[in-house]
Amino acid sequence: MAVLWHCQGVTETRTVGAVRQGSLRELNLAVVLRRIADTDRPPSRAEIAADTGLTRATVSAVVDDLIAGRLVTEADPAPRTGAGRPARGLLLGDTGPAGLGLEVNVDYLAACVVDLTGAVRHHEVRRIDLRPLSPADALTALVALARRARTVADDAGLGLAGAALAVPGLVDARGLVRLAPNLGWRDVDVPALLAGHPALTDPVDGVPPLVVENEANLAALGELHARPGGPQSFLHVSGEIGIGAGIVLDGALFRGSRGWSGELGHVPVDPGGPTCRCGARGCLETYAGQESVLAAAGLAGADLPADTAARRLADLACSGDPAALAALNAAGTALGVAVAGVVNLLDLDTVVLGGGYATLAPWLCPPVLAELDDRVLTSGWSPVTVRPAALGAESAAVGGAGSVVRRIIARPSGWLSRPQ
Amino acid sequence: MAVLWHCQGVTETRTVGAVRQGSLRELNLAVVLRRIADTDRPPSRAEIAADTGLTRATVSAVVDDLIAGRLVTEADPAPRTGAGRPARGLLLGDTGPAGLGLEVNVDYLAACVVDLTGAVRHHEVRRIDLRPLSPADALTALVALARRARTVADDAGLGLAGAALAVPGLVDARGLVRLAPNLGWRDVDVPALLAGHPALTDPVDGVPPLVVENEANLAALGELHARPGGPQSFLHVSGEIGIGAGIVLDGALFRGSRGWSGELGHVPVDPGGPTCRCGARGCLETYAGQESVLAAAGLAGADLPADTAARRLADLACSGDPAALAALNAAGTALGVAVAGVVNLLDLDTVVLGGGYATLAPWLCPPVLAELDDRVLTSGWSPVTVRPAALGAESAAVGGAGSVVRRIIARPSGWLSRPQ
DNA sequence: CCATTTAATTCAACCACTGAACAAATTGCG
DNA sequence: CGCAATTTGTTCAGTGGTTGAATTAAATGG
Repeated sequence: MAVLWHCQGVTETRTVGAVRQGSLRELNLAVVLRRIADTDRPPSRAEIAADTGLTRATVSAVVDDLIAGRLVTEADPAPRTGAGRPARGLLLGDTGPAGLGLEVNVDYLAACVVDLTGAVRHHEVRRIDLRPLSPADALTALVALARRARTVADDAGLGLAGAALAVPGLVDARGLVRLAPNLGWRDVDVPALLAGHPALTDPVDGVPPLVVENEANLAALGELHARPGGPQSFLHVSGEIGIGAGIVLDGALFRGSRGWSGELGHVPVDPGGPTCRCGARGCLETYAGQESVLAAAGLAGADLPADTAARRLADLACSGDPAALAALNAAGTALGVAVAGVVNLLDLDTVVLGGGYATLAPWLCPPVLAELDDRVLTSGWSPVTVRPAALGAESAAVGGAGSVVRRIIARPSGWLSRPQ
Repeated sequence: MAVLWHCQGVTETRTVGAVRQGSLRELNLAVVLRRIADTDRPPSRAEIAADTGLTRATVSAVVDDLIAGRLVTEADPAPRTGAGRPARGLLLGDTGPAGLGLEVNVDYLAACVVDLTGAVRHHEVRRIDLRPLSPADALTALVALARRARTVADDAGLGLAGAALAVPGLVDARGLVRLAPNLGWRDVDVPALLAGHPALTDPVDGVPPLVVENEANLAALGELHARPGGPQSFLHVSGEIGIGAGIVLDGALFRGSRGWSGELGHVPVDPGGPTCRCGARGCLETYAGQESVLAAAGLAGADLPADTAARRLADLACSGDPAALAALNAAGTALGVAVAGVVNLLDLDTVVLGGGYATLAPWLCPPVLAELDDRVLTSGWSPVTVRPAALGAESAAVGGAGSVVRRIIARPSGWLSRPQ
């Protein structure tokens, strides 16, 4: 009897590169570690073998390597189940590698350390208006936070395996900040400016690569990180002074061909609308950007830090202020129009409101949902979920640190073969 | 000396599944075959070894397998270069597997056969108005084309390794056509209806899986296929009665979480615009869909087949007809607004106009480019290219057949281990 | 005609997985 | 309590496939 397949066969699976002898172990280390990471209940070696199709012998050997590298530990209490020798559960180690997350934003600096289990082991935010500072001075101030984070990691026996720096702007593949309008940065070579600071360049174990990335992108990863069992594909909208979006597909960040994806703020909402500071007319930012919403709510000219502005608006809306409510409704509608376009195009089923929008979600969600309901072609089959972000301002730093950790889980051989 | 890395380190590479002993050869077959496919000049074994990092011994062994499976042949004339034993160039075989591409559209059926080299070995289009036919009758008519295609493939010594069917509508993961408005189909179970037709179910070599896919998606793959050296990430817009888009990222189709990505026609262009048949207001389709453009050009009510309509409009525009020119300009502007949103979001650098838009590209490109120039934030750094599609109406069928072939190149072990 | 050069193959060694047998640790039943 | 049953984890010979060096093949050039 012939059988037809109707799987998603058009998108082929892609192999990475040449597969050498040792790649076999390298790949299986990743397979087993991912299996350990992707679960609540610590799996046994036998369970992993059954799930992955590897032999128990192979799994044992691989697990030995992972334990030796402190990526995995055995759970102390054996979970009592039935007959037979009790299984020894396997857990991600919390004394092995960790990721350093850094953030430079308009009115604060942040640093955090996330271990392999995803736990935030250290977190520091320093409120400071960065706009008057030069990029070099701003980064020097950041290095102080990074140094403290490293001390904490060292004391806890953690090895920093890498760092990710979030910047509110366009970052190219080499770490150059092409444009960060709200910081007043243009063509800032962050890696070069940081090169002199040993806290970021002379690591304990091997060389920690520093990745510079757009803040909205890392914030989206932070959301992924904060909800381990949550959806693996979603749009994360960061409502700050500008509006950025991080696109997460199958648990990975989508960066576009040059890493400049996610400029949701300049998606056209009404081609004949007001002129945006980008020069075009009717961009989403002119309707739902912080300035416009504040102005519509009667708070024009109040030069508030991003999070305070959202808080103020929320307070006004709570007290029933009509201008604030109308402003939020209009912003939500515009946001809904833009997001509807995205959802029609990318077929996502979850939208996360982050940054300042998280605070304002109670008032933004209804109009956004209403527009999605009207405008998304497939909303009849499966509705789109809109919800506030799980993390607040720390999202980008946590997401950055988490991305380092996720990279280790995806390719543990790099950590295991580090120059001890 | 410490070195900083600024690579795109946030998106981790993902391993597919467990790696067994035999997977090693399986993966290297793919690596070598892809290296052979991705080049103009036939590479030698030594060259492949140097490029991939594999040993010459391994490459030889792998190539032997590929030649035995007729996936690769040795080039007859040795390209004379310098001293030393001349290299034997390796080419994709043209007597091995092939892909069958099928298409059901509003006013035609199509079938084609593409071999491993990408050559279109057979192509047939049958003009027929499908709207009055039931889905079962339409598919029966299609099977006649499929059978002829199979005969041609058999006579040429090709083995059909799979088939892809393009349908102008939403297709779910199981091959169910949820909605094809212009065909009048709803919840049509294509695989079930085809199950009785041996031409598609009883293949020569093994079982050919049939993949059902949205027409715009396969048309986008057709463009990828028609330009081997071209960009690997682009947006392909299909202007038919509706407007669909196929998103190709890194040479692979992006299908969204349920395979319903690319509904560009219902991206909002002006939230207060005319009501669309989807119920929302101001969808792109109400500005740049075939009906609206024809109406604006003074051809309302002319119930023309899709390609004739575009031809008629192009003729009018050529002759300087002011209504037609104005209609095309307005459509191009609306298209530009919608596409600008996409480009801002996904950071693509190439937009391909396909379907009826290909014919109309001379008039559509200027307004589209103008909008992109104004509205794309990064257009200052790197401009967006807009160009007509390389293939015409055959695009989807060729793209479907090509996707089968690409899948074989991505995972040749499936073909090599077929039940001979 | 022979040294030189590059391509491809052969072959012993080796690495990592495989499968089966075995040891370990617990439950359950008589 | 003792023993069979059960499940986990390890050991070990066997094997597939890559590795690296040596060898053969096939050309150019002086």
